[in-house]
Amino acid sequence: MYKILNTDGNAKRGELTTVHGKIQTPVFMNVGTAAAIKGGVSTQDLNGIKTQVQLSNTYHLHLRPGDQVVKKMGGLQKFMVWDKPILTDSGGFQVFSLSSLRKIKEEGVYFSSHIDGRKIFMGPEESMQIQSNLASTIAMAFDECPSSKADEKYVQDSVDRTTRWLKRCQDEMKRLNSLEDTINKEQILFGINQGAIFENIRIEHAKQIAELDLAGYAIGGLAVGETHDEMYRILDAVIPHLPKDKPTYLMGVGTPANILEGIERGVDFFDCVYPTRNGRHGHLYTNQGKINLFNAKYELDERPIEEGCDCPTCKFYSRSYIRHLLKAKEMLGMRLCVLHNLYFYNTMMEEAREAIENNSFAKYKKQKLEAYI
RNA sequence: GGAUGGGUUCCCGAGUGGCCAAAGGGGGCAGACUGUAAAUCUGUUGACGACGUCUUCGAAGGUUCGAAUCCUUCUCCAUCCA
Repeated sequence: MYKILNTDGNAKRGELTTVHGKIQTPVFMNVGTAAAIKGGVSTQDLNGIKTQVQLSNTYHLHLRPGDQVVKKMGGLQKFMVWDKPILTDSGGFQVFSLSSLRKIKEEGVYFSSHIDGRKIFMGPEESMQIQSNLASTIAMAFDECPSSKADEKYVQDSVDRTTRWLKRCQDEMKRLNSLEDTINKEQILFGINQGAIFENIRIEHAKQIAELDLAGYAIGGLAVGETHDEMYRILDAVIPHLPKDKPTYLMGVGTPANILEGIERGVDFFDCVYPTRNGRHGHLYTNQGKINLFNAKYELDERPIEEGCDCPTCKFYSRSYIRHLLKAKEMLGMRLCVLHNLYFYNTMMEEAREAIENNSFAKYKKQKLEAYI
């Protein structure tokens, strides 16, 4: 299913074959948490900005519209009108990000819905059931993402539980994939390495989950408050202990610099809300660094966001016009910014793949990062 | 012509003797955001030779140790009556 096409140092140029098509890695997955890229971007738009994979969320879709609705509508792909791969996050991250609304137990997590406050329970089996109903291409294991500030004892206990949960996820997926009315019987599972910033816990956990023969291995719990150096140190420590013949996924990361550092260390998959959220907030990625279109200096700037950019936004519109749209809170402003940022990220991944093929990744990275230091 | 209410910092609007360069909102300016409770949140927004000084609350006078706040006149606006 996954094969490495070539390598350049530790950087890998890979290809993951799924029921919904091939994914060229390294890849940046475009985040559409609630089955839509925020900012008014449609699945039709994604075809014009080099999107390979969309990411949606178990927790959000379970609450609304409800995974049963999505199942009755034929699964996420049909629902969204998107025939390429979709990765669904397990809801585990919400245990962390909605920390004020939950209680963690061995069986799973008790949440309070952020929509109406009602109590909901989600454990490994529930998460797998929901993801099976959503019929995504890749399901993520249900994990706990401990805070980067949690103490070692807490992190060790949490990681041990996450390992037990992972085995339950694996069993449940096997069962679900064998059921008659399952939409995607070839759904695959990625496990998630945790351990905060404790190298010993991370490495031990990586070894344990490496034995489970999963379709892919994610590194979670990074970019949650620790420094970049700590994050890179953990990647250096963990990646050698993950299976070489499986794709690696660095969850929730990150800035262009974070991603290039990850690729250099052998990461295949990335996702991050930055290009979409920053786009909505008027922060645009360019090869000269990030710019904030709200700044007064762009009021009369006739240039596109980035000169020479082939994205649907830069082909037509000036910084001045987009700034006006953003300030006037016109929907089009956010949409144009999100399209540009996703195009920037997706193009960067394309360039990175080419660079690895040409054995020039180090040079590419250095040149790309000059604007982001 | 008469009656009443009102004119506050870029805008709206609170404030009725000192704690007022003046609440709050908007707008402006800037910052944050890493598996999205995020079209959100934070800071700042009179002028300087800046822990101090100076100029501001329609205008001009006055009362007071002290006025955006009290008094007088003027002026403008709104509504109502002729």
